[in-house]
Amino acid sequence: MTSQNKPSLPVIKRLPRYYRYLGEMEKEGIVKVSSSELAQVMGTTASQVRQDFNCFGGFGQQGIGYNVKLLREELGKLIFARQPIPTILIGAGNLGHAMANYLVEDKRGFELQGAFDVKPEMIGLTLCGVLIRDMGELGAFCAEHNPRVAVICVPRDSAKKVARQLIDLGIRAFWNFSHYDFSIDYPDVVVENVHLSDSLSTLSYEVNNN
Amino acid sequence: MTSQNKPSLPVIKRLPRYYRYLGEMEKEGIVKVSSSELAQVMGTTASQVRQDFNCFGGFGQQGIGYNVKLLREELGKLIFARQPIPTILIGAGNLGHAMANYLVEDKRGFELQGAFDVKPEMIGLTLCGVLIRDMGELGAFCAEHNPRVAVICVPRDSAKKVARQLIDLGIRAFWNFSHYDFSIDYPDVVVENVHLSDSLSTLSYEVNNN
DNA sequence: TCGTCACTGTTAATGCGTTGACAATCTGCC
DNA sequence: GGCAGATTGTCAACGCATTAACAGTGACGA
Repeated sequence: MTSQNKPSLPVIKRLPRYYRYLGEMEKEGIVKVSSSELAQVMGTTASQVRQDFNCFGGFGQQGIGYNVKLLREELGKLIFARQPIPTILIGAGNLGHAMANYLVEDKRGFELQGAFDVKPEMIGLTLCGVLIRDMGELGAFCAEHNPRVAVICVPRDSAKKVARQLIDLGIRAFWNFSHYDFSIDYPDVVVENVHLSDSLSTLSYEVNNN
Repeated sequence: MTSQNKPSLPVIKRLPRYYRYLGEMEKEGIVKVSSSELAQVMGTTASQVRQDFNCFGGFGQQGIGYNVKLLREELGKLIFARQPIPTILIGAGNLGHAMANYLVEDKRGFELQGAFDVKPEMIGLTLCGVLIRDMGELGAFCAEHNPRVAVICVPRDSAKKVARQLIDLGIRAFWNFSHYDFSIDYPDVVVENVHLSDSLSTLSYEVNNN
């Protein structure tokens, strides 16, 4: 029950996976789980599982294990805010469409408020239930709706300019698919980077060297 | 010039970024770069840069630095095969469409041969220049074209079955967007995982705890 | 030709995440 | 009520990645 030191990034990155596996277990009607059972599905050690949960104060019962439902609830409280985070999408191309799907699926985490693009032929269409607006309307929209997260699905060249604009409008968290590195200009913003082309290159390397 | 021990995963994951930044430098006409300059754009230390390149034998000249063009070529040789890797896409939904774009953009690394889906309304359409085929044709197609990489853009439930099928057809490398964990059933295949929903959850956590 | 400067290659030190070990604690049975 | 078995919480040991330090080497100028 004692709370520990701040969780490190590797721990945080594992939380969603714990949450996911616990969800599956709950669906299967499993009530109780031990650290070693969790370790097995996670592909790690029981020690790490216990260490991880201990960062947040330890949700288990000695001699017994962890209650699946309770543990999942606790992790959910850590991961999700009370209300879904109001979010906008910048760049409604193919990638933007796909990512909008992930956003609206994640009902507890995020709420897609609007989408923006520069291409005239996109404006006015809807995307996962929200209107695609012209980038020119971004300022007014943010003033009215106060989004807290922006998803960046624009090419690299426009990314820097768009980033500046969004920061100026008060957004401090980004799901970033561009190659623009936020941390250089804005060290304090929260950024989750997904570099798909780098991921592909890594795969290419591994295929070549195996 | 001496070749060193095998590069670790963190090193490999940095290679695409080096390659990318060197490409930008080359485009700007920069001829020579030092480890400390590279460290700055990479957001790391000069020591790490030199250490990284040393895994592969050190591409620099003592007293001088690194030749941008040469270094990029050497990294290119490490990352890419002589011929683009023949690749198929499984699941031609929104995500599949977006990822097909990344594939065909990466001309040196991959060559998209075909796409497959189960939905009848998708069959016969084209995607980045290739035909979308019925999953039933997968076996015959692989026998004829011998793809070496598969991109998995199907829902989790189908992922396990599809994985089995592809493994049986001789494919040993995957760009995996599903939550199915290849490493459990097939420890020896090459898998580059991209877990977008986990990435979103991580972002949610960070927004909540900052 | 020699010395200085710049910068890499390489080895050593540091730090952090993972793994191992053990004490503490709960359940259930005798 | 006490003991055996199971399992967590926690502290220590280990290993690996990052960082630091320094020797080695080439270019350039006096």
